[in-house]
Parts: sequence; C-alpha cells; structure tokens
Amino acid sequence: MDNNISTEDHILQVAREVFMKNGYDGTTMQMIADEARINKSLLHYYYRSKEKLFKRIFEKVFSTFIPHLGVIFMSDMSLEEKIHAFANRYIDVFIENPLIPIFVMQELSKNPDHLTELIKDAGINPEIMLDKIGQSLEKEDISIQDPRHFFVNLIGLCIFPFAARPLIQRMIFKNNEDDYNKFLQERKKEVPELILKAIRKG
Amino acid sequence: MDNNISTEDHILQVAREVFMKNGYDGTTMQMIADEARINKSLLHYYYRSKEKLFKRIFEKVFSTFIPHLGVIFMSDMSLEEKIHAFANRYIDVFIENPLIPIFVMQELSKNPDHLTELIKDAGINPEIMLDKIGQSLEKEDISIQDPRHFFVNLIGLCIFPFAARPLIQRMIFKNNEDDYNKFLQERKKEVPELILKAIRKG
DNA sequence: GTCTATATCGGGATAGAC
DNA sequence: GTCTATCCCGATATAGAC
Repeated sequence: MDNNISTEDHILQVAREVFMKNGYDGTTMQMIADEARINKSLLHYYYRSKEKLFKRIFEKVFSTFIPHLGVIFMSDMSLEEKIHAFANRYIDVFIENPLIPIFVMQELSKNPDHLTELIKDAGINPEIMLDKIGQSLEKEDISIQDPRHFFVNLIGLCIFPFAARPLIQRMIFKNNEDDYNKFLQERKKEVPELILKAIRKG
Repeated sequence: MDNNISTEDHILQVAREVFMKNGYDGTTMQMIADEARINKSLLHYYYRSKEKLFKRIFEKVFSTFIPHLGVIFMSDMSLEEKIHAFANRYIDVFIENPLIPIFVMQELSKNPDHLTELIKDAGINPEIMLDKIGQSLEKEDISIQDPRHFFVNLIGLCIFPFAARPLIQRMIFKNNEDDYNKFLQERKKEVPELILKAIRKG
C-alpha cells in the first residue's frame, strides 16, 4: 500500500504475484482486484483486458532473468568464470523469485509462439552465444563437448531444483524449508564443480 | 473411438490428454466431452465432478513414472549401472509422454500436499534410497559427493530438457523437432557420462 | 481516477426423459 | 447408459454516476 507509487504500477506489482502463483487460467481479475484493494473495473480501466495485463506481466518477468544470459555469455570471461557467474547469478535470481521457473515453463508450453520475439527484444542471439561457447570448449584446456549439451546441462542444473521444488523438498528434505534453502545455496558451488570436473582435461 | 474399450476407460484416456495439455484450470468439462464425443453430463455420471476425474488422472500419470525410481535405485546394480538405467528409462518414458514433466510440476506447485501420500502408494522410501546411494558413493571407486546433490543432478539433467522444451528448442534448435528429438536421445549417453566423469576418482 | 450496477457468457453440476 | 434441458454461479467486460 505504498502511496508513493501510482495505482497503475501497484496493480502491476500485485498482478505479477497473483499470476505467478496461480498461472493465467488459475487467476481471476477479482483475485487481483482484492489483493490490490481496488475495484475490478479499475483493472480494465488501466489494462483493457485480462490478456493484455497478463502479457505485460509475462514480458516483465521474462526480462528479469533472460538478459543476464547475454551479459554473461557474451562477455570476455573465461569459460570457467562464465560458469561460476551463471550459477551465482541465476540461483540468486530464482531464490528471490522462486516462482519464475514453473510460471515461465507453464506459459511457454501453452503459448510457445509468443517467445521468439521476446528473445530478440532481450538482445540475445543464441547462435552467437553457442559459437562462443564452442570456441571456448576447443581453445581452453578442456575436452571437447557439444556446446548444446553443455548449455542445457548448466541451465538445467541451476533451474531444475526450483521447478521441482515441491517434489524434491518433500521427498528428500522432509519438507524442511530451511534445509532446502541451504541446499540451493550450496548449488552455487556444486553445479560449477560438477561441470568443470566433467569437461576439464586430465 | 475404439469400441472395444468401455466408455469409462475411453473418457479416462481422453481426459488424460486434455488435462496434460491444458492443466486443471485450463481444461473444461466441455473440452473433454467434445474430444471424447460424448455429452458433458456423462462425465459427471461416471466421475461425479471435475476434481474427482482430475485426481484419478493425476494419480495415473504419477504412477507411470515414479515406480521406476524405486525399482532402479533399490536394485543391487552398481551405482554406474543405476545411472545408466535411470537415464535410459526416464528419457524413454518422457519421450513417449513429453507433457508429463510440466504437468506434474505445475500441479504439485499448486497442490503440494497431495504428494506425500502418492509417494507412499508407489512403494517408495526416499530415505532408504538416499542411504543406498550414499553407501555406493563411499564404497565404490568414487569420490565422495553429497547423495542429495547427486540425486537432484541426475534427475534434473534428464527431466529439464522436457520441461523447458519450448524454450530450448526455439533458442538453440531453430525450432526443429527432429533435431531436438535426436538431442534427447543423445542425452541417454551424455548425462551418465557427465555424472560419472564428475564422481569417478582419479 | 474510482466506484456501482449491469450485461453477457460459459463453467460445473443436477433432474429427468428415454 | 446416454441424452436434453435447466439451474446457479462466477467470470470478463462495459456503461455510466460521481
């Protein structure tokens, strides 16, 4: 209820939380209105329709994590530095926004065509990134690996524990939140270690 | 439209597809009825309510992939054999049922309490499994690693490419289905190789 | 800019005919 | 066992007062 920000932005903040938690279909305009303590029709006044509001939110969410990818992999760090930077950055982002992974996967599986455009907007060119990775894999003291597998491995190892959190936390952490948070922190070291051991020569 | 099977089972098959594709909230009884070429009220005749029907489906889906876990990890294979068995089995299961990962993650994130019971029904005891893995990690010619990280790594590396398929296929495979299917097949070798390199001594 | 009232539609679910 | 008709509610969206 911070009165310094406009109603318009306040709605956006609240809607983001509600949509991320419940998904598009699981969210009603009434939920958002209640949460924002305003009237339903005010939502329409600002954003015309549920779909338009959702699109705004989704693009916002997408842009909170995709740009890091370009920044890290287009930099001139060594591959090892990139791996550490990636794990640190993304695990931190998802610790602060734990709902992003499922939310994004869910929406993209329903609506994959919306995607191509979003990636361009983020200034990312996956081909060039993969080329750079491929070059590093050959040049540096590293046994050759398919850059596409390398890439999917790195991303998957970082994101999966968030996407499957309900399952894993219950299965192997007796549903203890704190233990799981510790576990997630540990992965900033575990993931790079795993990958580096696997691709380092000798 | 196979007339050999009962209407009741036919509904179950159709509902499974529709629910997996659209999720609980994104599915209407009308969709299922249309797809099954029957009347809406017939759904209620057989399954009383949308929620009851969904529960049946979800448990069915869950049991198509969870039991393998116990079979593999409670067996007396060596850890290396288990890793290969796991990757082969699960990647095959998900190639045949590509919607399972997102569907299950989505539902569990909305409704995590439904889970504990399901795992017991599947005859799985995660603690014992982890203990067995821990013992293998110490006994066999392997550098010690936290079995929990080991476990999450293995599962994540296998499942993530299915959960994030829309994103990855577009970003790094120019949306080419066949290439991506080949890629998924390759992972039956890539994943065990990665993990074994990382945990093998010397 | 924010509210109330209302229109319109589609959802889940039930009753009852056949 | 399968259908039609109907109930009731909640959803998105708009009109119009203030």
